[in-house]
Amino acid sequence: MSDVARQAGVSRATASYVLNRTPGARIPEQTRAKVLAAAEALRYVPHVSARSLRRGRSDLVVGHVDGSAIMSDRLPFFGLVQVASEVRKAGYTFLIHGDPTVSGLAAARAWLALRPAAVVATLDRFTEESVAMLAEAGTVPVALGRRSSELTATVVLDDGELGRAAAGRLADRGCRRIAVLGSHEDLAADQVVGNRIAEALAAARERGLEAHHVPMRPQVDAAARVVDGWLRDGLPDGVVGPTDRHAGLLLGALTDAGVDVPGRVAVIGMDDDPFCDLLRPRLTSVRADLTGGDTPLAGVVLAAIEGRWDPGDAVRRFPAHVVVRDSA
Amino acid sequence: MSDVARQAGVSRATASYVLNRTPGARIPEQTRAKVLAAAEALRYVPHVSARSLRRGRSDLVVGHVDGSAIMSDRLPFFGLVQVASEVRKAGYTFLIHGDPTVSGLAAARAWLALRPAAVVATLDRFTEESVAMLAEAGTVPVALGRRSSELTATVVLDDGELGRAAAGRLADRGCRRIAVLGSHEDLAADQVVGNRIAEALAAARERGLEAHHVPMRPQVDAAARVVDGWLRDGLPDGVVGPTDRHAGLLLGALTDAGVDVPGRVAVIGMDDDPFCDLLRPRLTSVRADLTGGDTPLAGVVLAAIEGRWDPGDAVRRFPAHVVVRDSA
DNA sequence: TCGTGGAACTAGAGCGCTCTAGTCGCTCCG
DNA sequence: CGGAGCGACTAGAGCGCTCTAGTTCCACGA
Repeated sequence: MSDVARQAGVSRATASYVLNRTPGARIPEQTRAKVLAAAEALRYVPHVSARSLRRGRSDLVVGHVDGSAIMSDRLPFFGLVQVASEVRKAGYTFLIHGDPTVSGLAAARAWLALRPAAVVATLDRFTEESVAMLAEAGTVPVALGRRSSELTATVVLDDGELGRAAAGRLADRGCRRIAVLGSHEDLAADQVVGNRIAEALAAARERGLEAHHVPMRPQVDAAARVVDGWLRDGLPDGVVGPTDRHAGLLLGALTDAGVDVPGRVAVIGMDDDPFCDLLRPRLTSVRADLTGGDTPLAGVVLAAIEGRWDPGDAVRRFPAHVVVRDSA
Repeated sequence: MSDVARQAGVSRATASYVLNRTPGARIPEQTRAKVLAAAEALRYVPHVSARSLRRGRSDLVVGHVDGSAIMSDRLPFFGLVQVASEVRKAGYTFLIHGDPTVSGLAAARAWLALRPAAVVATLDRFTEESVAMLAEAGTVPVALGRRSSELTATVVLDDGELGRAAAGRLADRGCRRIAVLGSHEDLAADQVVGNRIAEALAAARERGLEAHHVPMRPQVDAAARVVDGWLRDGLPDGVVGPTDRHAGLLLGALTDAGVDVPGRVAVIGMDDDPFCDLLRPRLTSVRADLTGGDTPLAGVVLAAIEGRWDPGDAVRRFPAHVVVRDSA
């Protein structure tokens, strides 16, 4: 920037004002043009590290994601690329901090080395101590969790609503005996899938249906074993899969066993995965309505950085929407 | 770090040597321990911007990816999270630069603001000029492309092999008239899918089969239209889908039309997507064998940064592997 | 004529770190 | 006893930028 200033015949400060369009600095058009011409001629590229050093904080947004990330490409409005793109439009740069082993204070220290504007991570990576440490450094924490937290701004991915809608659809069709698939671990672990299972069971029972949790991992042979058991002990007339994969696997096993779907058993999945249209019968599914312009996650991050985070926004209960196809 | 040095009773230089384990600096155990204790007590967090400023370059690796990214979560060995994780183990931080509109010199300038160690982008984002500009700044460019390039280190994703293997499988089964699905645009655009289509056609013809390209977009109604046409004009006895979605859609349409698969028509897809097991008949597919320890992409990036890039590594032709199920 | 006020600009410090070019003190050889 | 050699350490500069606290200059009113 010194070179640019020299070539333009102004001070470094003036060059900085022009190149950053600093609000409040009144620079006549002529001077501005001189600086910009010099910058172009010299192919000036700013040095963000120097700026961050001076300012005391960077324009980085750290996303702490691991393999099992909630922020997958499959969830378009929470996908990494989407978030990165939204955040960039606001002048920030999104980076992936991928160490799955650290959390709490250790994670906070790793993040703070970058003096980022904000950090996005699942709620379990934050502790009271680490949030305090981040606050001291001026870094805004944003959590992703199943429930809101006093600790920090949290985007609540409460998709129990999907489970309720799935059970509701089966009830509307006249089902009386409902099976809700999913492994015991999922149900216990208080994760997204567990939430779906629990809410599907609760909603079915509220409607007066008989509803059971049927353990099944989303693996090929598991579905056949479940159907074998049912053929001995009696079939349910409705099946809820906490993901389309669960539902699709079971649908395949029922087809193999010659059970009529949806005539004898109705099957419904969740997420409205694109493969639902490939199955025969086509798989009915429930999707969360995530539309609404901005990426919710990116929007929350930017709001939190700019201090306009409204705690009321924390619980983001996505409206569920049944996509009716053939299977239920 | 000044505080740490003061508390440990040493100079800032010594503290730096200890905290960075600078090779070549001989620090007695006692001094080392004093510094580390002080750092711990003061909860010292390094400031990477300051380090980058001093060093003249950062430890960042920029990944320029957009929505249609080749680096999707679906390709585990090229997924963002995987690459970020591998790269982190080597001490670098991966960040997503998501502006899809820039390329060439404009992109290079945007990347260079971060003074990154390396940049990963699709080959078309680099030009001779931009590569020179990056080189001048000491940033290593790594490209992803369909073919290798003299311009820069390139990871070649040549999956035409998948197309050849798919056609080969149908030939082995005794098919004589083969249809290769996929849109005209794909075939013309010299992209991954186009490569698969072209190579499938070529391989089939080399084996003496009659092979046609049948335009079909990967959309629900498109498959039904293709099958309708075939029912009038005659069915092929083998169908290659350049992705499992193409194949799965067609499989569904054939089932709807009452055509026996694989008895009357064999169908094969590519990628071995997890949904292949959900379809009935189960979809036979071809997968690229991407195994082999390290993330190939991350490995190439690290090799390029450390100057041990071997041009011979550029062409990475993945061995294709047919996963036989029911449909072919 | 001399303020006065505002627009346009600048000097210089300093953000936290790394690294060069030393200094200091000790041992050991001639 | 002088000094070479070495291990252990340090002073200080400077990376590129931003921002505070100015200075300079000019128009205009008293």
